[in-house]
Amino acid sequence: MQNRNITIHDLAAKLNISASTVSRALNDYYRISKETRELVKKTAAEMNYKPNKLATSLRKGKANTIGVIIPRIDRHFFSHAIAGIESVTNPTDYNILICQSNDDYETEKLSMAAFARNQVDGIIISLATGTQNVDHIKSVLKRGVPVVMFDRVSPELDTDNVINDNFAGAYEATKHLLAQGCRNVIHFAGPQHLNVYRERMNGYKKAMEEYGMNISNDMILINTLTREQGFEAAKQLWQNKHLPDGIFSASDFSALGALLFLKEKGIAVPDETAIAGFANEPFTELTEPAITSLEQYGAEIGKSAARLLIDRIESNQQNSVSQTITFRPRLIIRDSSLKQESN
Amino acid sequence: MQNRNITIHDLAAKLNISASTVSRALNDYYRISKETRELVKKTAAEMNYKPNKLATSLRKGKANTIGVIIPRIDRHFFSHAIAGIESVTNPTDYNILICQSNDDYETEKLSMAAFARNQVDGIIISLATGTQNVDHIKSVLKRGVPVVMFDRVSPELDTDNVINDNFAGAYEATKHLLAQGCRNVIHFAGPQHLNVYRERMNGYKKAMEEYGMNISNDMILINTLTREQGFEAAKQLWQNKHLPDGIFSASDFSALGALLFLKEKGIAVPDETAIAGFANEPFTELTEPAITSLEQYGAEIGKSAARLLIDRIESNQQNSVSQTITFRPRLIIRDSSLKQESN
DNA sequence: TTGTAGGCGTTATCAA
DNA sequence: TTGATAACGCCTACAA
Repeated sequence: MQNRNITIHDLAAKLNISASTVSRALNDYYRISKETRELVKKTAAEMNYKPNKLATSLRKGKANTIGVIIPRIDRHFFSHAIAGIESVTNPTDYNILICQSNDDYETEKLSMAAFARNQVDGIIISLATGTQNVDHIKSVLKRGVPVVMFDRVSPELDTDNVINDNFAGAYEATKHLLAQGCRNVIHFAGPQHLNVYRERMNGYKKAMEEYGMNISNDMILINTLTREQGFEAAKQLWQNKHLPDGIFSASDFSALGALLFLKEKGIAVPDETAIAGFANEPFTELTEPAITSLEQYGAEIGKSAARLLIDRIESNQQNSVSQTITFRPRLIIRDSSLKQESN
Repeated sequence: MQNRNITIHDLAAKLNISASTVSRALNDYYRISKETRELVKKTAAEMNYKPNKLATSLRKGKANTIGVIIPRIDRHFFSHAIAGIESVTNPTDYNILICQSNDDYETEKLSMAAFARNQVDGIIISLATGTQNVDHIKSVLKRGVPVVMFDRVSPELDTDNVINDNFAGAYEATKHLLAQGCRNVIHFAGPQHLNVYRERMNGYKKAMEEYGMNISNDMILINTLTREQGFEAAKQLWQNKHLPDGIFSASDFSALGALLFLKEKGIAVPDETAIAGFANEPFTELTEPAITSLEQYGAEIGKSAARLLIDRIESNQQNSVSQTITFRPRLIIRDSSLKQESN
């Protein structure tokens, strides 16, 4: 119940030395006698002294804090990205402040404002679906705070980026469906203001073109890729008697929705309709059939983003050229797309 | 690239008034002329002023920050608890600092230390599996920092708690298996130093006793309840020709492992062996058969914990009696335990 | 090697 | 209603 915390002044008083000596001893300042240093450290431990980071940060003009904004914490990719970021920051004395935008633009802006108040030294962000305007990020950059974006980035911004090669992943998945013999492959696409969904669509188109397939307008269905929308989209296709023999979904959730609809209707997956999703959510391995998907290596991406940001913060090279690191997703082929007698 | 932030002194200089007036205007201090207040606010907005929370916190001796430690962010229950906490704190001006312990004791201690440095006003925690000693929490309490524990709590500590009625949940699930006709129900139990697993075991025992079942030692298997361990446990039972007609697992993950083993061996679930898990992980709904489980209402629990903590922080009643709020989990019956002709 | 003094940006107290 | 001043806890010139 003792409420006031121990400060360096308390230590100084106790030891009859000055507070600055205490500070120097605790921080291993290079010119201080070994005895004082050890005595101070010992006393600090005894008195259960805890440095006040607010004071240190205020004094140094550096909070040693990194702000992280992700759309949703309960996504396989993002939770692993967080783990990757932590694995880099834990051994340092950077703290991370994690905010979920819940894919909402206003929430994202509020979090940025909170970061500003908290004097974060840098920001790692993956944009909300709802974000179509990036002025809030521009303004942070203008104030000299480094920003690293990952996965959902913006071409408008000159930041370091760590991304997935969504084009390559989508291309590979679609080619796989075509190689399995699918001839009428439909694409469930996400909001096109997000780079990730644009690129997945482009990868799909490229693969289709390589196989000489025409893509009519009704072969690309754009929505927000929830399970419910996947279900509804499949239902629509079925009602219009336009059921494809392959679906490449830009999300595992809408792939799941479609799978559930097809199973309900007794349509054989993959033999009548093959399915592939994106993100390798844990459930994709467990459905029957298991869903073919693309693993995105969230932990690696998080690590790279954190390293880039810390470099940027510590080198102060705010003018140096910004870089983009790209990881290639790995296609994980499962039964939802693997036809029995395909060769 | 302009690096120094705008301060109230900059505003004061610009407006030819004192910094204290600026401060008062921005904080809606009750005795200040309407004109100055509005002028100051307008100018602050124009100059893109952002209050420095570090300075405010230092001066006020209150950081308006809540530290949250959870075992793992990628668990259904915990990610929802986080969402619940955020839903309470977002409308306030409390920030939350989230740390994962990864179920590791040392990591948990390091996070507590980081919280102390950051002068958090209170802590919400659910213990790591690896935590068997709670001195680090006692020491925080002794320093007068309020702590609210949820789900995995400690009887050694006099804190506000928000918990699941694990006993009732386990009791209900086991009774359900028994009502389905199971007579030899085995329990996959977790580490017994954690309250949640002790209580789940007790609920299981109570139900078994009510049905007049004997519980021999080999009917309770204690491990850390991973998918792999569930698989191995089922395998062992099978190899020992001791395959039960019901498994109540204290975790969905080990329930999943067992299910996968049984399916691999062609053992009918639920008809030969019925299964129930705990936590209602998203995948439980998607396996075939879907796994019966218990929903724990993480969001509600997170909300309650956050409310309790904020009350505690703001009322300063550090001596008042501590309270425990208990939520009752809901049994969600799915095909893994629902026998065809059970009535 | 150590001490003194000043300031990081705010807010609270006292005085005007 | 506003201004001057001091202080939150720490760090760092500068001085000794």
